[in-house]
Amino acid sequence: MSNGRGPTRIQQKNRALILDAALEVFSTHGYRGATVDQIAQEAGLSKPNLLYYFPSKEAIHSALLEGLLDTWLDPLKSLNPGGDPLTEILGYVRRKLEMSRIHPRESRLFANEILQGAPRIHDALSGELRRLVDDKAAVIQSWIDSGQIAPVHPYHLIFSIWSLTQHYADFDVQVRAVIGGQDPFDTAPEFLETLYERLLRP
Amino acid sequence: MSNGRGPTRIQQKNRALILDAALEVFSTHGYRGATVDQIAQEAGLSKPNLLYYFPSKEAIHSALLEGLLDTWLDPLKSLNPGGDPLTEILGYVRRKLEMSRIHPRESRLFANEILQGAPRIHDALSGELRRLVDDKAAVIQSWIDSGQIAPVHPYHLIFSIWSLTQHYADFDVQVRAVIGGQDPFDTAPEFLETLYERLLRP
DNA sequence: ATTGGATTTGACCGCTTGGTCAAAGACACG
DNA sequence: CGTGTCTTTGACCAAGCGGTCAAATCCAAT
Repeated sequence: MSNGRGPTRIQQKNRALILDAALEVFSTHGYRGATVDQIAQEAGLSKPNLLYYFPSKEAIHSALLEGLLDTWLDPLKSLNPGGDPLTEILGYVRRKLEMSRIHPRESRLFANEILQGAPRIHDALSGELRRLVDDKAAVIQSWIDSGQIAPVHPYHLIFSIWSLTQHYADFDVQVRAVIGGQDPFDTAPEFLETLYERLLRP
Repeated sequence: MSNGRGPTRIQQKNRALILDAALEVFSTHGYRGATVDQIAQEAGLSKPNLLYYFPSKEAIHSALLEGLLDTWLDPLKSLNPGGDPLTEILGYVRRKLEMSRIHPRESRLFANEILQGAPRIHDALSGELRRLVDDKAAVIQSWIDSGQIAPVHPYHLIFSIWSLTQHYADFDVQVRAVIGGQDPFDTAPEFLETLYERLLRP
């Protein structure tokens, strides 16, 4: 399986197939609720074949989480300290909401993980994530200090953005059960824009 | 076990013990991740003994969800159409946040359920819950029409309250990992009050 | 066409899980 | 105290689980 010349064409295809299937299954059933058989079937492979590419169920899950953390944090990273404060924050909200719309499975995977105490990514939370948030919270505080946006608790502001945007992915079933057939993503952007404009306009 | 004179003293005690243990275990591991043995141990009973009081794992879970739905919806029910709009909504936010602080396990139980597609409570969502929300959204809309609060999408307003308050229970680990030792519930009430005041003040 | 490595699979294993059952023990009440 | 009911439990079972393995098959390069 491993040679000095990098992964085969088949290896690349099957690994991608497995990760996509695993994302589907893990995000809808949680780690414990997902079975290797389910993932294999979803990927169109036999179970031993799947375990030929990943040594264990745990390994698939880890690979998923690792690959996703960066993607998930990217929108926050690109919040530009030199830009116009309100534009920057509204842009972050928009990007984050778009992530919920396009990548709901990724959102639910993280939600599952954190709900259950984040046993596998706790280090990343109190390490990488915390440093990033500290950094951006300082930027927001500086915008407040210079009177460019209204005063708010910077950390809670960031939490609120995570919460409000991911809600539309994680609680999709509930949202749709309540509003009926209409697509929540049609009206959510305007609502969130209004909310953060009114909250932050100095 | 069942007689015509209602439950025994022992039955009452053990059923309560089991439901509390089950809430603890289900909320931290999800339905599939929880084992009957875990619940039994947490309750201080043997597994067969536990299954003497509830016929199956499923039955325990159902009993929990059933008993909780009302508790969970109560704060919204008591939103008074005759009261002062801003006071009513801020009161709802405060009550909901307090629920997250005092009953995080209940919040996580629901979150787990909805994350996985709400297989066991979908009827309640599109039935009881939907009617309640329709009702309260109409109240909010009337407040908007009469100019008592600023115009916002009533359904998204309600979603935002659920999202922002439950976030502090469901994502507790993440929140604490980011802000360190400080208790998020110390600063959250003020943040949320500010947010909804600025959003809704006409 | 042959060969050596990459890929796939059916059969299997040990463990955990939800659930059962018969028998023993605790309890209430005459 | 005795008796019938409620409660508790050790032993057990079948199904599902993650994972293994040897053998079969495929594939690319010579």
